[in-house]
Amino acid sequence: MRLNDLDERIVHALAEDARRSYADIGALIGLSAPAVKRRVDRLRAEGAITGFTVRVDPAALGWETEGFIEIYCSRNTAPEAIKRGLSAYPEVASASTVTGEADAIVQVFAADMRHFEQVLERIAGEPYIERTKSVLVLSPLLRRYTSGPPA
Amino acid sequence: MRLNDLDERIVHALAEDARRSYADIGALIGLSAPAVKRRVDRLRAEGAITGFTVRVDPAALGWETEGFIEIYCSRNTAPEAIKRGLSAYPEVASASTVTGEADAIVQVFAADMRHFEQVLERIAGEPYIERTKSVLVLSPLLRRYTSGPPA
DNA sequence: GGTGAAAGAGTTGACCT
DNA sequence: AGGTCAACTCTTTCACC
Repeated sequence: MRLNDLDERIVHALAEDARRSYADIGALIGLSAPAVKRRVDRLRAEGAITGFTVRVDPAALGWETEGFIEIYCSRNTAPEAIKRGLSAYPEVASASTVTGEADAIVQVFAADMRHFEQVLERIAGEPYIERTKSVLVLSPLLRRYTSGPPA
Repeated sequence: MRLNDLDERIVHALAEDARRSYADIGALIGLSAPAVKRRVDRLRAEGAITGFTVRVDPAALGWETEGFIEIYCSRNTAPEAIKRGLSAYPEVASASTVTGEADAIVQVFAADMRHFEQVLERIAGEPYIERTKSVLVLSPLLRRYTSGPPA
């Protein structure tokens, strides 16, 4: 399925502010409010838009420390096992299996360094994980879309 | 600043579906609609909630290829310069400066491998970038909150 | 933090271009 | 496929308790 220019501009407008009214979006891109709604409904039905979510400031929520953990698994570890294992940690914001030396990259938010270290140790202790390598985020420069299911 | 339990539950409810009405959220957590609104307003004023955004399915939008690019900058490159440089690429979903060998980690969505390669080459060609190292995402396992400014 | 009413926005359907 | 209109519903918002 291919989106046309209007669809992309609607998604972009919603990415900036998902609470914009259809009339507002219509004014931005040159459509009427009902036309915008019809397209948004179609995008949701097709699965291009999977939902609406809130954008939070991790620091304001008390999550001051962010980092990426590369995990190296033992042989024959299924992606599903990694997913199940990591889902248990509320500190894990995202995780993906990747090419290269590491098996997966995990994004973690923790309250502070102590907390981050604890999470790292607990993750590193998972039975299917052989070793980890982590970097801390110094400053987030840019963040745009959110993707995927709420999981 | 510390959020109490009610605030956390409100943020959680909004993270699942940012279009829930205040009345719905109130029913979930045991408050009236205006009480929920007052808390959400306060959370926004305090900066804990920085906005609302849409959750998209990259594949449905035609962004089938995802990857992380570590960038290694020349000496004395300001984070602001990196941010300005990367903002120009619509393919860049997020970017953060990090500790460790690399200076920043950049998350990129591209239509396909060809496209990803082009983006990688163009980013690697930025004057302040010395070299890059990239990994491709095989499968996204988990994705939760969105954080930070729309930028 | 609750209540209730006024104002605004979203939704829906019919019909037209 | 989009525009317009109108009627309806729901949410938001504000003053007040």
